[in-house]
Amino acid sequence: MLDVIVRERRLRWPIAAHFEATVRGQTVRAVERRAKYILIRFDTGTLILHLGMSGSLRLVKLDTTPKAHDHWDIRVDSGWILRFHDPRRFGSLHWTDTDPALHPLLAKLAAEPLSREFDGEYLYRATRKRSVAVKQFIMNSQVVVGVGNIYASEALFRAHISPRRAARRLSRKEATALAKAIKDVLGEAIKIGGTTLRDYVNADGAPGYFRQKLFVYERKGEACRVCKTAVKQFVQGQRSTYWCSTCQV
DNA sequence: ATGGGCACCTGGCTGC
DNA sequence: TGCAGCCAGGTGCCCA
Repeated sequence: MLDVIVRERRLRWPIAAHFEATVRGQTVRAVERRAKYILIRFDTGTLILHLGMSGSLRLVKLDTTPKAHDHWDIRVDSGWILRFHDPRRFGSLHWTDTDPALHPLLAKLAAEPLSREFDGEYLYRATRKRSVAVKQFIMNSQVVVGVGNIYASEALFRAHISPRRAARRLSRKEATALAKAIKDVLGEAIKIGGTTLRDYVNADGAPGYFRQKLFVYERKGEACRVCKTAVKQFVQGQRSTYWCSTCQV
């Protein structure tokens, strides 16, 4: 890496003052992921980044003029710039010189949804004694990571479970169906590039096509694809929840 | 320990 | 056409 340029330090957490000096001149050794955090490993530490709701990373040519909301650049030896763009500034950038798994943002994260560890039995065990609504429960990163607002509604639809059900009211069979639904929904969505609701595009400029596969999300008032009942919407924890009152109990 | 609510931002869409 | 109001793909933190 040749250089680091920060134009806007006010992301979700301010970028540390010594950040550029710490990272400048180092060599990228590996790129990994944990939950929705991207980990870029260098010789003396790891960069932890999150894209928030509106962030994106692009490789641009060296002389590309920065646009509004292009908050930082990492200039690499190959002559390209890794550029972070984030209109809402919900993204973040951290540096750690110890094991990133121990970083406060990562230390308490639960299982990866697509891992073998996350299965029906794991979810069933986790739901015991939890009175919170199951939709909020599966969006809790201390239960399972990676389940955002769209996929929470979709997974519950596929598992035929009402989003309002108390987590502890799930049977072992339902927990198993829900764990499978979470894996299926995320796996399928990833395969076709995610869900483009408005303007999201991937690094090549292509939208995600999972929107066409949504059963309930943003379909309020439209006919359920299974039973034709009008899809309902309400708010849980300040987030919109969509569901079919006929298919989900 | 758990659950609920708030916070951080800008931009795009809706409806008057 | 202009503009106010509302809503949004996330998630950590504070408080009861």
